Amino acid sequence: MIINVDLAAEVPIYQQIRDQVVEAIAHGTLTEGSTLPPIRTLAADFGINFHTVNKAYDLLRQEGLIRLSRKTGAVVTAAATDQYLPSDWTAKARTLLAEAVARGIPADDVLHACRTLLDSFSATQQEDKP
Amino acid sequence: MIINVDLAAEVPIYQQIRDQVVEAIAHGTLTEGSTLPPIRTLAADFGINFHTVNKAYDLLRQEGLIRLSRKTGAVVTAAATDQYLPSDWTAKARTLLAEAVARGIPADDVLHACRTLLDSFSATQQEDKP
DNA sequence: GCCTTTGTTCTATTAGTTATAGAACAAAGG
DNA sequence: CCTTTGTTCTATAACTAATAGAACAAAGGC
Repeated sequence: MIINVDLAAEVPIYQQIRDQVVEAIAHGTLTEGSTLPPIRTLAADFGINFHTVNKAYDLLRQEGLIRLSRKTGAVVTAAATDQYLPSDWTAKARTLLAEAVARGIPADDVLHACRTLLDSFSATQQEDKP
Repeated sequence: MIINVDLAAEVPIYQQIRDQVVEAIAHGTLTEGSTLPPIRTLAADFGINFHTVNKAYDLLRQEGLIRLSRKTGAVVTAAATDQYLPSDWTAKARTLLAEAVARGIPADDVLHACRTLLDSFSATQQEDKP
């Protein structure tokens, strides 16, 4: 999988790594059983400290998206764990959607943008099942 | 308008204030010309420092949602300023939607949650126009 | 059994953010 | 003239982000 880190961005590096793994799982680039690179390897690739990568992986572990073990490394766990959206997700979504509406974007356009993004996840899975 | 601040939350106080003003604008509780309380008043109401409120108002000003002037105070500016969603909005939305999908929530359910939230903004405007 | 690979834990430091505090300034209006 | 309001300045304490280095612990390969 391809991860890009922008050292100059306002978003913390560990958050960028976490976000891109989440997006890769949603997109199907990473599926259950996929392994992530060792923290030291990924850190070396980006020229960052391995503690920063470790923080990202630890976050993903807390969220239940990956499983960590020595030697096995970081392995993506099952997808279908949650049944409902957690309340803090809804709160974040409310704020984000409100941002768009407050700027004068019609609700239909905002919803369409969401649909397009959601479609982009399931559009081109890396494994086809015909 | 009603603003609530949770001092124990992980979200910074100035961000909470900013978010709630954005949501109030999206909801129609605050419309063009509405005035926000003076920073010192709002700070006293919450028992926080006025610099914290000032930071929230300054953020809103940078986003073009309110206009600040001495004596006039903070006034909500026009809504329909932007025509398109900025790219960083889309990036944030992509991450948030991916979070839900990665947890195994079906895309349809996620989209429905977005629709429900968007509906809640325009549902009960404070001014009806029959 | 030894060694390598891997995540884990510890302390430490630097830079930046968040929130508080107090003081003073500046403009607009009654 | 004075009050109200946002603006700017310095300062401080607590927390976060990122770096750094060292050491530990378990799992697997040879």
